[in-house]
Amino acid sequence: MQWNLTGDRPIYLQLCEQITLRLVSGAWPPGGRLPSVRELAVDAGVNPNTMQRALAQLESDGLVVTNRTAGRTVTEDEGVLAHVRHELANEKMEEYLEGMATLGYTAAEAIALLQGKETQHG
Amino acid sequence: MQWNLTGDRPIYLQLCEQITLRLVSGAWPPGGRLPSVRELAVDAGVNPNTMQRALAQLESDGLVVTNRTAGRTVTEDEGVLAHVRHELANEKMEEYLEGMATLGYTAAEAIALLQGKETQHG
Amino acid sequence: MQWNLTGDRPIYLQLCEQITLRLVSGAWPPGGRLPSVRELAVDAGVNPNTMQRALAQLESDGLVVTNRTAGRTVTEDEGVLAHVRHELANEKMEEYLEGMATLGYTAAEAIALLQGKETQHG
Amino acid sequence: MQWNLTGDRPIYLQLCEQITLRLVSGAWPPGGRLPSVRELAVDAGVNPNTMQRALAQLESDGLVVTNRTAGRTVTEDEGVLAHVRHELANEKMEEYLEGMATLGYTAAEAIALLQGKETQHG
DNA sequence: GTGGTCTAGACCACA
DNA sequence: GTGGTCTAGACCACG
Repeated sequence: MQWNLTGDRPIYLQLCEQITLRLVSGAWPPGGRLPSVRELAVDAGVNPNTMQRALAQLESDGLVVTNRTAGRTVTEDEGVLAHVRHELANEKMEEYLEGMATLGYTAAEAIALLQGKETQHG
Repeated sequence: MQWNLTGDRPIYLQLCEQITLRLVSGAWPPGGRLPSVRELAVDAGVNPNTMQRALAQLESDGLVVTNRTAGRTVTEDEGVLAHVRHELANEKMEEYLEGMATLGYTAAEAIALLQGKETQHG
Repeated sequence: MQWNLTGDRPIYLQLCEQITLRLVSGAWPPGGRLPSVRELAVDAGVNPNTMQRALAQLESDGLVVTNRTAGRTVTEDEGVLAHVRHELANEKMEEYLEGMATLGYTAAEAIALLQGKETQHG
Repeated sequence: MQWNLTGDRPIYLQLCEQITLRLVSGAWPPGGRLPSVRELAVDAGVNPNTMQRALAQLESDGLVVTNRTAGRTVTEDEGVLAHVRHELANEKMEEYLEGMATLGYTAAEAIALLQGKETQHG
């Protein structure tokens, strides 16, 4: 697993984001077992407490569930996963449209350019 | 003028990017006079040398031309401006498609979502 | 190392030219390590920033490559070196023919004179 | 007449060189009358004393002769003119060969390149 | 006034 | 130690 951690923002937030990506994209399937905090921490090269904090955040988001004795699993509630996925997608769309707007493109143009690019590759 | 400068990358590069945005989006029109190095430096809150470096870069990019003692002007070659604008737009498109891909969306889906968002607003 | 610096042109440009000469003539061999910016600056009797500027220019010309913490090396791309060498040689040829032309010599005469001089020495 | 005068060397020397060029290249023909010092000085935009000094130098070189009452004329001794012309040509040849030598070319190569350039244009 | 150059000295990231 | 960046302040040529 790839961990891209930079020192300019809280580590646990970056862990949250990157784990979330795996969850909502299905890389870690719904209902599946997560590696232990210790394993994840070693893998990411961070303190277990930091990883713990990230997972606690994800649990409060409803993306993972903690089973007292059986470790953590990805939520089976695919609605939550889909919701978060849509939220992230919306953020990216907004970001894209805003960026293109500063370049002087209307939303319609920004979309048309993507279509042109797509048909060009297809 | 808005200057967003962060300490995590060379300031002169950030100045380059933000000035480039104004140029290619037409906020500073082709052939128009630019503020002097000293004015821009004061406005951005940086050392005149740093601003000078940014402008020297833009000149080597062909976006601005310097007239020894008469200040700098935006290039009148709208082809260069358009070319850079398209390059920046392409970067944003790639970034968007890549980001959506990590969320598990195909390019076609990423485009369709934008269209849905657009019709929803329209 | 010989440094001929005059005050009538930007020092950094003169540094560029003189370093370029060493590079394309093979005095500093392809792939070889360059002295550090600070060493070169002391040697040439200029400010490190000025030498840095010259080397940055040479890097953008593709003649040298910088390895973040391991100093700079001459490019291993002998094609670039040869190309620049040919460019400089062409400049000198043009300059020679022009100078002889102002003296009233045709290009053919200017060449013949060189041949005479050569056989005279040989 | 074109006068290229820079402030980095004595003016009278630069005048000497540029007048010499006209003389040996035949632009001002042997035996011909020279403009008056005053005219030349105005034309070149220099003090008449400076022009006077230049002409005195040329006279001592034997390139011009002063006729007490009839102004100055170019020498009729074409041998002197030819000699100076050859000297200047030799200087340019030396300069060329030296320049090419610093680029790593032998004299033979330097000559061959000129021949190649010439046939290419012919 | 304009842009351009140079110096001096500081700080940073990297390894 | 390396290269890279930034600041501060000075001087120059040009018009």
